[in-house]
Amino acid sequence: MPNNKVVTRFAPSPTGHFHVGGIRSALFNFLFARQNGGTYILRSEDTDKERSKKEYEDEFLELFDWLGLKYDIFFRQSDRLELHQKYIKKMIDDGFAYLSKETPTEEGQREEVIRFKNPNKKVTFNDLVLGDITVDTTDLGDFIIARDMNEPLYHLTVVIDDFEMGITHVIRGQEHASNTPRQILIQEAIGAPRPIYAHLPLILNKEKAKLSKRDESVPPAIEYKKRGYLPDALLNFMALNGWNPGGEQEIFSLAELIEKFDIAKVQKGGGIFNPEKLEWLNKEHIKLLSREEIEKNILEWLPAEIQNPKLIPIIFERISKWGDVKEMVARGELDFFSMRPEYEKNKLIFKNILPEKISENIKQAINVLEGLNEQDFSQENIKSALMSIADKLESRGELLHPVRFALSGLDKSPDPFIIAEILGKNETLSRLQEAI
RNA sequence: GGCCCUAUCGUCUAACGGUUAGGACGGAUCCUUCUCAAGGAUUAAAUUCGGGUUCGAUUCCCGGUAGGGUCACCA
Repeated sequence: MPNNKVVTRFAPSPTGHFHVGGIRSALFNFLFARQNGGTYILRSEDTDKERSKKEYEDEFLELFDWLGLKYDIFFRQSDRLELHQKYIKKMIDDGFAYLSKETPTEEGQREEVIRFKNPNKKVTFNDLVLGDITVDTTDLGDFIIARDMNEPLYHLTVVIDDFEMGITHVIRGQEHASNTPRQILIQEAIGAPRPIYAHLPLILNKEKAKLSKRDESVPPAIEYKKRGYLPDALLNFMALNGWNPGGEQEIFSLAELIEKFDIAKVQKGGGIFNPEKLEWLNKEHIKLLSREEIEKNILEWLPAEIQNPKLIPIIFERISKWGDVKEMVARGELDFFSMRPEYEKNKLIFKNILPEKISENIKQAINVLEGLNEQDFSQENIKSALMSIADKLESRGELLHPVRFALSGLDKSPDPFIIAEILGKNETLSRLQEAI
């Protein structure tokens, strides 16, 4: 029995900020390996010495660590130069490649490069997503596989490394579909078996173009960590772009994805990245967290001065990701908690009710609230106390608006009952007193 | 432009030739409500076009159209 264990790989190049489209490629390679009890390899394609940067590699390493997409093995292509050289030499010896004299047209170009001797034939390969694809490689010409013995190029290193690492399934973005025939040609030249291919549909921006490293509309992947999204939500979201298990379930944990992922159900056409759906999905995943986890996270994202558990309920309802906590603070929505609101008097007026009447209402509110003990000063009790007055009025707003405004100083805010509870009896009464 | 790929609501998608073409996000309306948020209910919205094949095409075939990818001494 031959060794038929599944081996997949994800091979980003550290030449720029890693973008979200790559998350899905990595995820699908990960899922496929895991559900088949196989191996998932992460390979940094850093053969471009000029453009490759350590910081970019660190960035995607940090990203995968955060996402929980654990790889079994990590490689850098630059560490494998000797191996690549061995194959270049062999290909030249065998007549599959040759040294070619060139006339440089751009700066940095060599006068001699190593080209692949194209057999000029039609190549047909089967793709798990796209089906059979046939391409006449004559159009490709004798393409360059290395600048020199020390600088092998992409198509060559991919084929050598995939072969040497025993990659059984190449799952990657559809932009590589048209690269595949020339890689197959190289495989045949070095006697490597052909892996099984699956080319994933592209993830598009709003303009329906491929997501790129310099795309403004969709930020670099690591931004999603910085903005406080949940790894599982991001993964869930990415998985559902281009794939669907068939039912109507929308929320999946990583474990469920591993169980249900089916490469045969991967879509052929590209899909647009939809930020609103991500927001929704992230909120749904937050709701799945325990109360303790939610409280811990909200508190952590709050400035130290107002890290108070009392604020959690009103924050929780208003965020879809942890980073929104910071935005609430930035918008001043929580200012009422740490400082007395300043406002113009007439803001207390509800519709065209007379100021005297408003004052009278607030006085009544103070009276009834004074009847509550410190320890009974809860949202529920405050509500029933206040409502007993408000319900007798023409409109509840005649009381509720001025009370809420006196406490928060905000046009839009949580209801007065919860705010009063958060502020406590003394502060609440004092702010109401001031309003009068 | 050559080659390759794709085509269901605005978006992500379901429907292994027969469905009132389903779900989700977003939108709208209503309820709840002093406001915001959250929640509940309801609702609008799609098979790119033209030919075939078939009793019957979203589904299969051909063509048009549209969109995308790729054609580096990048990956």
